[in-house]
Amino acid sequence: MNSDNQKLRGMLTQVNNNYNSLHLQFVEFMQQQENSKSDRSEKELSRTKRIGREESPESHGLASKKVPKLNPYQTPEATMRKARVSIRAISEAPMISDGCQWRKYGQKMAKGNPCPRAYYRCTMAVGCPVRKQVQRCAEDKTILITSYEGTHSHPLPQAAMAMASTTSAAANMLLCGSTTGADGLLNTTFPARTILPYSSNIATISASAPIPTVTLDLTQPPNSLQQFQRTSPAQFQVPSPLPTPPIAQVFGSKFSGLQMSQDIETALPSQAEHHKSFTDTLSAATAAITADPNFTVALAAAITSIIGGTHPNISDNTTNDNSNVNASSSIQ
DNA sequence: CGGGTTTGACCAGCGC
DNA sequence: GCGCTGGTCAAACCCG
Repeated sequence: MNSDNQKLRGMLTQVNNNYNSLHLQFVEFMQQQENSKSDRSEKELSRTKRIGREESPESHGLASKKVPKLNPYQTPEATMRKARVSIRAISEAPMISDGCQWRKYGQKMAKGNPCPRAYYRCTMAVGCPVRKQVQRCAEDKTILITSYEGTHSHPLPQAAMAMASTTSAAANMLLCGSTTGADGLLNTTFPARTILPYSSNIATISASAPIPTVTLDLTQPPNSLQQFQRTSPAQFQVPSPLPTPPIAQVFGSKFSGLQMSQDIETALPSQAEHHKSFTDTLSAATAAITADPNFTVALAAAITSIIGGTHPNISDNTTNDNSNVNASSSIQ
């Protein structure tokens, strides 16, 4: 077990380091693309302007209508608002418990869905920009779809860390490539809807939506690898006859980055070398995980212990935090 | 009485 | 330009 833990930590550290490196390179790449574009989409500007208005702390609750104009690009929070993390989970409860305090501020009937969509604000701190939408799936009312926007501007309780880390990491993963807007590079470099490997279809990206969205589908059985292989045969596949272990959820967000890197690789060969080591590392890690059930169990136990403990130090970066491991179990 | 919920109104974006 | 839709506001209401 100790050796497994050491093996795990070493591997995750390496993966994380490579991911951070890749992330920086990817952001640089995106910034280059951004600079090459002479003008920004007018629609995107107007959309974010509206979001900026609503994001004012003064707009919280029953506060004054008077809202100062904010530059939507001046704060990380504002940028983060452009991404949405959607979680599909089977739940009979009207709202999944994610450890945060929410205040309902609206409800609307959405087109094509008999179930109303509820809007919530985080009330754990005044001015926290995080909002979420809760709606039941029209096809299967046992499925609760919860969408998160923004990042918390306050410390989170332990119970909320898993979900927050998941949404933050997923949003950040997505946003690191969305600076050009949903109609920009993403749609040309990446598939409009990318099914992520290693995740049992748990995580998907919809970059074609008005707001780029990461969907973490926790309603799928863990052995739906075949579906992935069918839907995206040309993409990197797990070389394992074993059903994808639940632990794959741990890497849902990180492996999304892998997906991006591989798409970049095809679209931009000059960048390929920069991502190759990361891909190789992940490939090795995945092979180990999927080929060795014992290691999978050890990995799950180790990460669970890390999350459950006080040292989520696999990564000290919140946005790259692997502590989203418990996100699925905590809300099921 | 304070805080949360409900619900109709309002606003902005988008498609036709 | 107009209507539809999504998202938010805020007064009224409810509850502990």
